Amino acid sequence: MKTPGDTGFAFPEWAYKPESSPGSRQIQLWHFILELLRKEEYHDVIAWQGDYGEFVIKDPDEVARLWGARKCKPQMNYDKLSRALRYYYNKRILHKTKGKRFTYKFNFNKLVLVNYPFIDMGSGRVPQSAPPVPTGGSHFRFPPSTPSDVLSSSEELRSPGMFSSVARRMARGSVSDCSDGTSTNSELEEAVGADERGVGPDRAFRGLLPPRLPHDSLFRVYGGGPNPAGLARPTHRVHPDPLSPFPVSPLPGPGGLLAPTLSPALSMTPTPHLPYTPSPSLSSPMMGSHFSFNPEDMKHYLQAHTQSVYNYHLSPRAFLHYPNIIIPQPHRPTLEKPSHHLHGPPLPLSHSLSQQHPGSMDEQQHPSPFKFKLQPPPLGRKQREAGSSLAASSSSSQASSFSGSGHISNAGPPKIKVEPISDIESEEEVEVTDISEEDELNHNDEERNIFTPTVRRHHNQLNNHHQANGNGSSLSTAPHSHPDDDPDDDEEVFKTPATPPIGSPAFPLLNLKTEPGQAAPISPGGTRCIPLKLRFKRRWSEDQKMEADGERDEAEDKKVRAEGEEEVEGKRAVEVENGGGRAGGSVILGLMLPPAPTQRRASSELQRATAQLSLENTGC
DNA sequence: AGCGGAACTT
DNA sequence: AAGTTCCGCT
Repeated sequence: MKTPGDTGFAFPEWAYKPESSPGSRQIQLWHFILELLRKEEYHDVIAWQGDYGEFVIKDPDEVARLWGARKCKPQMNYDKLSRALRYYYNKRILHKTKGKRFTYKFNFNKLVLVNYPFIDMGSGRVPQSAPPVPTGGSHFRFPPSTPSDVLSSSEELRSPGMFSSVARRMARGSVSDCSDGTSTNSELEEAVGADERGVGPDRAFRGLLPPRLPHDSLFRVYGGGPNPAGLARPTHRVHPDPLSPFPVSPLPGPGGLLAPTLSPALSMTPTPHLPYTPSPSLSSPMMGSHFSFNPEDMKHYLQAHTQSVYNYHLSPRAFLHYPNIIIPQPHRPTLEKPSHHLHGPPLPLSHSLSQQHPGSMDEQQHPSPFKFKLQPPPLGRKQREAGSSLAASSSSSQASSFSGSGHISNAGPPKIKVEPISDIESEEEVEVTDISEEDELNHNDEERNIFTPTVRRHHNQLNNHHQANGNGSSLSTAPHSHPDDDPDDDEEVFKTPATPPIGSPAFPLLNLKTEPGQAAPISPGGTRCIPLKLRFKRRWSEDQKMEADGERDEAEDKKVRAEGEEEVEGKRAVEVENGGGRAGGSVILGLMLPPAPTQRRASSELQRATAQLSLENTGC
């Protein structure tokens, strides 16, 4: 009966804490949604449902009303709100859960992975619906002013009683007046009231994670050593309070110092950390939404998502950046317990995380290495010429007209709806719900090239149909595609690992779509064993390029990727060029993965890591 | 319902 | 940049 959602799913608190630019405290819709989601009072209006990050809007009108109230847009309605929500698709913040009305899903996966690659996901437990656990939320606020901490602490959560009907009422109906000067706050905000940072926000996750988890195994991070960086963990960490499985984030709070290190694991790193500078300096354009994750939480989350990741074919690329991380191996034959790996990270690497972007002038001291930025919004492709009114018939025609404008001078693919989709992240993207994923993963090269806007679009639609009707066979040539009509592939996939690795460890994660030939073969023989290193290397080089590339114009993000390389390397390079870094995922990566100042070192580390992995894989 | 283009607003 | 508003299409 109780779905995770009902029970009060823990939400990623980090998700709430976007730093808002110093003066602007405009709440963002997704943020707002999260707010509602986390409050019990609104469970009848909107609530988590089922899958990770999946939620259902039970009362669209009400949600719209609330949103309108918050934004002082009385005219708001679900139609409009949903439009806004749809804009998130491309940004990958959300995606629609097909087949389920009013149901959407947050994409936490990649974010987590990207941000917490160092987390050990080796252990097997995989709590399904638990989203990442938040933490830190109020702890780390951006100094300047983060009034927007919407609901910072979950007082009500902690003491349900508090939020009695009165409060609730107050919260809900009363405020809609934007007119009054008084109402600066949203309903929610008022309702929630003050947050006291002093309190552990973590409590917010009521019962989310059963204390039963063997912390050390699950959450163990590399390097038990003391963390000079400031990630001093409270001792109690070891034995979490039953009530709050997630100890307060160690992140230094008020001072505004975020531990520069990513995690304790990284703590060993000798690298001098830059003190977090709360400053406004951070307010670069990228500052849009940064979050910080609590490693522990993330770990948990990752645990939960291991499967997911597996299924989604998340690109291991992210891991490359963090050689010291342990990649989950779904089916490791007989090696010791997975957790062991954690212990002896033979790799004394200084994690790449500590490294900064060399080239860029961006303030290297991002508040936290964990921050990530959501992807940039889609581009507006407005190329609608002036008055022609072909609207009805011309979906295609417009495409053609579009041609010249792109920077893609050479390519000259006529219309290109460049969606951020295909970048690195996208691959891992949750969105994969459909065939498209398979296409990308399996067919790669060619598919990409032809992924023109139009195609894409149709593709999607077809997919929808596929899901809706249960037949998409025409499109999906993919061998794997199951004709089943399950609307929610995500889940589907989730439950059923696409390719049960037989004795071979080859982590699915390592299936780089890059190499068609290799990835595909899941032969029992273990074809993939060898390629592993190779893959890593390739990835690595790619990454390096990417990094070297530094930040370049973001404008390019929308470019169509791949001009048609056959060569893997070449292709990779292209990807780097195009997607790397700019579009959504890339951006994240860029932020998260500081280029190695010491690439050389990194390289060797990588090698070692690779070697290790390979060894582990030797089972093949 | 849901999607997404386009113009417009903050 | 992140919606908001409007709207045609499926």
